[in-house]
Order: sequence, then structure tokens, then C-alpha cells
Amino acid sequence: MVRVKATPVPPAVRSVSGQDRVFAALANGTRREVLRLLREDGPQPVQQLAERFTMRRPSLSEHLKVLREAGLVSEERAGRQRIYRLEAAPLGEVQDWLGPYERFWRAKLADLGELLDRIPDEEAQ
Amino acid sequence: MVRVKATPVPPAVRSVSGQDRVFAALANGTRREVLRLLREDGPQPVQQLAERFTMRRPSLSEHLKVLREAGLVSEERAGRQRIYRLEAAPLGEVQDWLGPYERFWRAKLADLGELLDRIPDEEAQ
DNA sequence: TTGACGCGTAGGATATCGCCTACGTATCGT
DNA sequence: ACGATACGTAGGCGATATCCTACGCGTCAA
Repeated sequence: MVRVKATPVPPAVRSVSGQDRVFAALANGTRREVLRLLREDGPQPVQQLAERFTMRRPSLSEHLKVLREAGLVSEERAGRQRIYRLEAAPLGEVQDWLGPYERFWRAKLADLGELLDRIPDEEAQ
Repeated sequence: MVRVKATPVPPAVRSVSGQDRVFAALANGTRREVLRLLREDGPQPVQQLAERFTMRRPSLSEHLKVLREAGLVSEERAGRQRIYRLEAAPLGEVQDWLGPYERFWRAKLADLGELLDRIPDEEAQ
């Protein structure tokens, strides 16, 4: 069969490795929870992290691998332990990605605010 | 300026599953590209969106379904067309999720700046 | 009314995900 | 040296993701 497209423009032109990995890593609740634990309780060995989940430790190790390859965590060896630490730089890139969308939800909130303003009470911003 | 949200537009379930849906929807390059197109070129019918991708139209329809169920787009019927529009509110929640991490990458950037300041001859860009 | 158009869904093929158990490697304590 | 500990990897397995073709449904134009 013949497939001729005028302007294909594959969407994966931009670094598939970087942004895709980060978003894919964040698409899992367990991995987001790992990031939260590292943020709130600081760097920890795998064992300590694993206590917070019901899954087996090897499964958590796989999640840590995904986070590592996305640049979201780093590991430091300490004896037979491996201390994992939050690396938030890729999240900064996520925020940059969000930037161009910000005015859209701000507009929505403004609409809501306008509605509220019809009820005599508030100040605007 | 914190306003209590009293049942906004989406009456959908806002629990953990909602957040999961949003992150999962963003984990695909095609879907992020759809959001960009809707942001830059405004609301469009499916056909017009499909011209920008190499995949078949039914596949794009499935991506639009994922975005719809994540609350990231809305559809409006116009004759035999369906006009899709960006709904950025869930992205606002993503930004809220990023909030607690912000100080981490800010700290990293500060360290980098300090490091660059110690090298007098180099220029950063 | 009839056929073309715009779009979604059904169902299948393949790849990847997320979990498991079993096992290998390096380190620590005795 | 020896066993216990901390961790990663290998490989299997069911579920899900992502693409496809075929097709059904509503709308428009002639």
C-alpha cells in the first residue's frame, strides 16, 4: 500500500532521550512517591525506601533505574548500601515546558474570578 | 490570593487517579505535540491536527481520547467536525505538584552560578 | 435519497510496563 | 574464610500501550 504524506513532521524530532524519559518516569505513582520521599526525608538507601511500599525490593530497584536514567535521582555508594538522592533539575525543565501554557489556566482562573467579582466582595489581580 | 475552588468546571474525580491520568497523558510525545498545536494554532478539528502527524487518523483519535479523559482537551461538535480545544487546568495542577521541588533545582542553579563566578575568564550563556 | 466526508470504535498484532522469583556480586561482621 | 546483608539483574508472565485496517454512525451536498 502507498503512504505518501505531504509534510510528515514526526513529533519525536526533539530529543527523545531527555524530555520523554522524564515525563515517562513521572507517569508512575510509585516513582512520584519515591521522589516525594527523597524530597521530604532526604537521601536514603534502597532498603529504607522499600519499607514504604508493598512491592518487592527488586521491583523498586527497577523504578529507581527508570528515575536514574531520567536524571531524577542519583546514587552514591556507601559500603553495601546505595544512597539515592533527589535530582530536581529535570523537574525544572518540566516547569519550563509548562511555561507557555500558564496563561491558559490563568485565563480560566480569571474567568472564575470575574464570576466571583459579580458577587460584591473581592479585589482583582 | 488563594481562592477556594467551589466545584470548578470538571466534576470529574479529582483523586489520585486523576493525577495519574494527566501524567500518563503527558508521557507521550504525540500527545504533548497535540497540546502544543492547540496552544499555538488554537482550537482545531481532528483532520487539521492529523495533517501534522504521520500516523493514521484513528490512532490520533485514540490519543485525543486519552487527552480528553485527562481533562486536557475538550471537544465541541460543529457539523460533522469535532473541534478540539486546549484545557490547561490540569497543567496548573502539575505546576502545583512541582512546587515543593522548586527549591531543589533553584539550589542547584545557585551552586552552578557560584561555580561560574569562580572562573573569571569564562562566559556563561 | 444517495454518496462523500469527518470522526470514533472494534479488533488484532506487537512492544513495552510492572510485577514476581531466582540468582549473581560486592561488602560487612565474626 | 564464611555466612549474612544490600543491591542489581535475568527471565517469565499478564496487563497495557500504540499502532494498524475495517467498519459503523452522523452530517453535508447534490
